[in-house]
This record gives sequence, structure tokens and C-alpha cells, in this order.
Amino acid sequence: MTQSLPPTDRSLPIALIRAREGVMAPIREMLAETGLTEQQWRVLRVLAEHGQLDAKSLAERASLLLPSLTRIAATLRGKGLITQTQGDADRRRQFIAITSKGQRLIDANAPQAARIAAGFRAALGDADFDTLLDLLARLDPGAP
Amino acid sequence: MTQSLPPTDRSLPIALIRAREGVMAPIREMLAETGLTEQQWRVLRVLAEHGQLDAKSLAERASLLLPSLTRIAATLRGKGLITQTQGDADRRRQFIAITSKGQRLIDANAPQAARIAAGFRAALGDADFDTLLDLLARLDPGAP
DNA sequence: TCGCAACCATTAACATGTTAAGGAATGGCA
DNA sequence: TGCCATTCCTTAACATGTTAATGGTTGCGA
Repeated sequence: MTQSLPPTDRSLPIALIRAREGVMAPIREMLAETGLTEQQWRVLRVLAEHGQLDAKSLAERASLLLPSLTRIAATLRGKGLITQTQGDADRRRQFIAITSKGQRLIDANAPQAARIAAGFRAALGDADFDTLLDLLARLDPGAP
Repeated sequence: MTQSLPPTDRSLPIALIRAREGVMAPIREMLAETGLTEQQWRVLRVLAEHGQLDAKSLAERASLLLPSLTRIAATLRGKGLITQTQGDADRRRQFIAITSKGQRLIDANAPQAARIAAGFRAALGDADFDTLLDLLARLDPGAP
């Protein structure tokens, strides 16, 4: 089977980068007014959705590596948006929870975030949007 | 129209991140042996494909921001894989070209890179793979 | 219980992403 | 010609991505 390198234009990694760029642009625009980065917002959203989590679980659900989460948590703690407490039974664990201030920030921006998300779904159409999520999931090694 | 925030599991940005993670894993594994990062490899590939380019065009084709490219070019120059010359007619421009050493590095790794790319196409199937590239392109603001 | 492997989180070091500011060069226009 | 907005690239500053090493803790088997 002959195998030649595909042209960079049809490369899957580059297509993923560019799609992400397009998707993130309006989201970053929204977040700029809150002073949060995209990753900080993701951490808060996961905490709002799941309640208190240990660092490892939180990192997995937010698709972050632990070293990144360590730094992000320090920042969010400084902003008073999360709390962090050492585990009682297992003192290796760090439990992280959203504060009421953090929750208010989520609540205040959820409507616009939802509008943006709905906008992408509408742009592709329901069927194509779901197809896209399915295909992307098949590339995710953590989801098989 | 009511709009609630989708659960993080069904979020398009997170799906894109995770897919990218899955796609990049084998590529990074290959690149680790060459001492190149994924972005450095992308720059070399674009140069091999298009020949000498000015910095702006190169950044666009490699999906990099100019500040990133400036740093990457400095690194690649240090490794002797590219050359950089100031424009003659327009001295604002910096023209970047791949060296023979850089070309040899591309040639040496192209077969394995092609195998990896073919592997993803085979994993999804030709039809779904092309569908995916089309859907991703529709999210890219720079393409239509 | 002693010793050690495994685990959780952090720190470190380097590279890139992102935004803003700076510096050099060009082109157009009064 | 002289001014000035624009363009191209670089630098700066901060945040994250990535890999490796470190520091505490825990669990378990000899």
C-alpha cells in the first residue's frame, strides 16, 4: 500500500486546529469581559455541573493536564471563585469546589454562552452537528 | 427559544480538544525521536510543500500566529533546518526557506507520518473521514 | 511492621497560544 | 516633498501545553 503524506490543507490535525479557532473566537470574545480564560471558564463549568471534585477527576472532566490545573486552581483561588481543601481520609487528595461568587459568574454568563453554543448547532444544522460530535468522539481515545 | 448551557460532555470545544488529543498522540510519539515539536514539524512540512514563503503566508498556512512563528523560526534556524532572509524589494518581509538538512528530515519521517495519517482515515473509513474534514471546514472562518 | 511500589499533587523547564505594544519600512496623499 | 496611516515582523507579558522530576501519602506484601 503506497502512502504519501497528505497535503497540509487536507491534514486532520490542522483541520482540528482551525475548527477550534473558529469555535473559540466568539467564546473568547465573551470571556474577555469577565477576565477569565477559556480554561478557567471550563473548570468553573465542570464544578458547577458536578459539585466538589478531586483534582484528578476535575482535570479529566475539563480536559486539562494536572500541571495546568494546579496553576489554574491557584489563579481561581486568588480570584475567590473556588475553594481547595485537603482530603480527610486520603490526604494526598485535593478537593476543589466552586464558591458562590464563582457560581454567580457562571449564572451571569450562561445565557450568552448558551446562545453561542446554539449558534453553532444552528449553523451546521442539528443532523450535521450531531454527526460531527459522533465523529470527533471516535477520535477520542478516552471515550471508546 | 429557550437556551440552556449544554453539559460539558456534549460541548463542541471540549470535543475538539479531545479529538485533537487522540490524533496528536501518535504523531507526537513519532516526533519525539526527531527532537521536533508538532509545530516545528508543521512549519517544515509547509515549506517543503510550497517552497520559500514570507513569514505571514507561512504562518497562515501552518495555522500559527506570527509571534509563535517568530520564536519557532529562531529555533529552526538554530538547528540549521531553515534559512531566513530579508526581502529585497520590500525590506519588511522575511523570507523563510527549508534547507537540505531540513528536507532530509522531512524525507526521513514522511513514510511514518503517512502511515499515521492513513491509519486515521482507515479507522473512520473513507466516507466518514471526508465527512469529518468537510464539517470541520465549515467551522473554519478562514475557509469559506 | 518494614520496606517499597504506586498514587496524588506540585514544581520545574521549555515551547506555544494569545493579546498588546514597539520598531522598521512602505505607500499614498496633501 | 513631507506627513501619516498601514503593513510586516518582533518583543513583551502572561497563561497554558507538555514532559520529567520531586514530595508527601497510602496500600500492600514479605
